[in-house]
Amino acid sequence: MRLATWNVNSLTVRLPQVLDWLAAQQASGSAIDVLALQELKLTDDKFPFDAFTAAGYEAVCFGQKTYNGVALLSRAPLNAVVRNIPGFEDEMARVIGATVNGIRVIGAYFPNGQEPGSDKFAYKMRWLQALRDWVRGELAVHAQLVLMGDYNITFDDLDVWDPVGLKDTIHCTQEERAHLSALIALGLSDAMRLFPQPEKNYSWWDYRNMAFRRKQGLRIDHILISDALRPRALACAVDTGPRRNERPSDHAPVVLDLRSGG
DNA sequence: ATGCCTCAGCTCCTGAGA
Repeated sequence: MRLATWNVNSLTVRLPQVLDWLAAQQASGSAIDVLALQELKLTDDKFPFDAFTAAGYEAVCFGQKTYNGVALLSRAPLNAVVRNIPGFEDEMARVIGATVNGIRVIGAYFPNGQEPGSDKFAYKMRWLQALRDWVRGELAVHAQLVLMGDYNITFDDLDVWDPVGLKDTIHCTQEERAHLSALIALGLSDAMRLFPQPEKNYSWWDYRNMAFRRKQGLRIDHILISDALRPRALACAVDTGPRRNERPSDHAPVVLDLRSGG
């Protein structure tokens, strides 16, 4: 079973690239079974259900105008769908969860936070606390759980192209990383770090300054898996292919391979 | 450089992203 997450930065612009990527994966013999999308930047009435159905995917979405917006695509049925963090009042569409083949899958677009000390940073901290409290309960009910998406947080300096220059800046602060560690402490593992790391293993590159070509990126898109799923993890990698497209998203997809069965 | 791209939209500038 293959699961992936991709911040597409406007599904309107990127839909052809998503369809091409899914088709290419399938043609190579390793189709994506579940794909979490972030930053749809469209309302639910504009979501391209038909295109995904034609590609063999069931979809659930949670969109909004202009900003945010998340979706899950799956080749198998999606059950018990949840939108945003229950009990946490939020005007932004950032979370969508569903159960697929007995696995609780949560796709999330974590707040950016803009700058330490800002109102948006304070919101990010509140949101992270609420997410953790909710995921703790989900784990108690669903031993097999995947939490994936655009976290907008780096784990450590290995995830940062210039750890000295970017020290304590957004995505790299102690406060954000403490929240990420606390999520891990619930009984989750960063799937990427279960395997040997390629050099400069990033998932996002600024559009400016030819950052992708210069390998100036951050690893901020993550797939966390519960302890019960850990023995099934076979591989986890960033696919930088779509970042080489014309008009690419600034993020590349991250893919997890799980051994089949339970 | 309070800059550099890219995207959406009450679109020819602004806000937000990261």
